Amino acid sequence: MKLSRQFPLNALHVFEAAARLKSFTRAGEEMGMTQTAVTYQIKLLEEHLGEPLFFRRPRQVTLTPAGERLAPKIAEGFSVIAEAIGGMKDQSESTLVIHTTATFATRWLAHHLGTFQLENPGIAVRLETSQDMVDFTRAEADVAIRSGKGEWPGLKSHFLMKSHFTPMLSPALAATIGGVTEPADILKLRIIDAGDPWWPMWFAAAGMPDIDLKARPISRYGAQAFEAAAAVAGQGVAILKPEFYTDELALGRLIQPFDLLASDGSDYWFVYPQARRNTRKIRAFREFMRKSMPTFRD
Amino acid sequence: MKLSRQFPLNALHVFEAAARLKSFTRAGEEMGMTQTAVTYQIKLLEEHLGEPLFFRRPRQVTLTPAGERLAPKIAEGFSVIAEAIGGMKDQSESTLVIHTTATFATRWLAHHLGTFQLENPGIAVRLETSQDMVDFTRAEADVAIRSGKGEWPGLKSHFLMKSHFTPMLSPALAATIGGVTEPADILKLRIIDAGDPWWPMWFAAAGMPDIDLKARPISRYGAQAFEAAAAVAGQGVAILKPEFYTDELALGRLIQPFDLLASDGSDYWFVYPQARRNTRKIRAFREFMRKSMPTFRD
DNA sequence: CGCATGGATCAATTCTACTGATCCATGCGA
DNA sequence: TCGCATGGATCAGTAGAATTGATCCATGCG
Repeated sequence: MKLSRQFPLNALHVFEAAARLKSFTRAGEEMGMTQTAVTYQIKLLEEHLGEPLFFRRPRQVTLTPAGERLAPKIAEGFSVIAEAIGGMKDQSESTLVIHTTATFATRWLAHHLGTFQLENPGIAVRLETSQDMVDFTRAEADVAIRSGKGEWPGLKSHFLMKSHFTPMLSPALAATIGGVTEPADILKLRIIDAGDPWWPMWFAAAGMPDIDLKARPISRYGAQAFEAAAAVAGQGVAILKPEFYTDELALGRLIQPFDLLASDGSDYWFVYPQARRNTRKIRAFREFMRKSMPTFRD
Repeated sequence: MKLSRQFPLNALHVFEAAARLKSFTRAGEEMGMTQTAVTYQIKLLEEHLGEPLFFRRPRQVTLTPAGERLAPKIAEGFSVIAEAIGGMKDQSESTLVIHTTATFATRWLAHHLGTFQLENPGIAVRLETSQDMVDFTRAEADVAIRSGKGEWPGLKSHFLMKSHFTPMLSPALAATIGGVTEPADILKLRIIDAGDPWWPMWFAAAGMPDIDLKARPISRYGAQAFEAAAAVAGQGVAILKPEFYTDELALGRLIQPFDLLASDGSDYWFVYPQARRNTRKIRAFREFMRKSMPTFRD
């Protein structure tokens, strides 16, 4: 047995209520519609079944034998469906999947996520890191934190912070050349990942637009976090986002020789599908981000 | 857990098909709609749940974990509902409730119903008799056979036969006055149910409009069939519908002294609710009536 | 490389579902 | 017994949901 496409399921739903309450008016109230609408839906259903489901008596309706037989099974069917949907909602509320870059994950989320989990014990967090912008229509992701222009169709994005950068190195390395006091000093040292596009941008901002690092040996680390680790180890100068390394600066493991910050025009954004903005877990995470990130914008 | 009124049940139904077939296009075919419509419905459902159910991959869709969890339960729910409806249809197809008068039941249906039952072994027949026209909205009735004008709102009616009548009596009673050869002879005999409104109509048709039987003792039999039985027993003259008594005439238990038939303007009709015209049992009974009643009209 | 496949998008259209007003029959209380 | 309250039916009018057809797009496959 298979229900045809045309089958008036909504009418069936109305019938379930009417049969239970033995009243079109009260069924209408429960379903948030008028008595007229209930009358219409029930008639529609009867038409489809070719069989009356209620006897119309003045001031009351009573189920026909057919309706009597049908009602409990329909109620059961809807309850199965309602349970399934309820269950799914519970489940899906319970795990938040965050997509972001390895760098943001290690340098910021790792420090703050503990707070979110304390405040939301019911929500498990899964962190997925990759270099590319996640496609919400293809991957299992609830929210993402990415750099970009903040304009993605179908997605709601909140500005988090500027994505600016500046050279950083270990104090020991700086000492080997008697300290780094002007941009040109950098060129005396090994550049970690000389192929990083941030370098020419920063030198241009520093008034040296013609610096070409291409000649230098290029080793790609692939992620800022790894470059930073190499810099801490004194292996060279890295170009980093200082907000991510406040602790290394405080500990004196890295120094930031210049105040000058350059930017490639893209910023950090917190994004999620517009349509899911009101799910509990996304709402909770948004509030957490709002609190934890001083430069958060709606 | 209760489904809200706004819940898109039809979308859920579409989802069931799409999840099973893993294709919007094929789901559309199965449901008799276009792929576009499926896309719309699925999106609607996802919007409602605040959660994607399919990953959109080029050339195919696959269920998200949430969709994966949901699909089987939804399928089960719909199957419960479909079973219920299927079961009800079977049941309801299996009993035909006929409302009619005692007379029509005994004098015509009793003789023909056997044929119907032989031809439709799956359909049980229940016969309900009463004097009043059945109200299909209040009583458990599938079809009715009644006299009237053939115009009832919401009901389909088929003409069955004229409701004309003529005096009938037993040959023995006729012999007591040397035979009944002209209308006035009737008055020499006892009139069964002299209050029957058919008498003055018949006398009027016979050119004797002023006959008043009111003075005679009136005993109401309430149903033609009982009057006929009294007539067979020689208790008097009854005014009857000859079509109902062809066998009594053939057996010589009753005679019809005059060809003259009078009518009160109402005829016999076969009626049922317009909306149920295509249910199997009603269709079957209609065909039976068409065959069995030479004057049947659509 | 070019085509076939399956889904997304968009604008236009159809038609369902619903409402508000009104009517009707009846049960109930005064 | 009358009048009113209650609950459903009917009807016309309407907002907006559902659907379609045309078109676009990405990709897997020969």
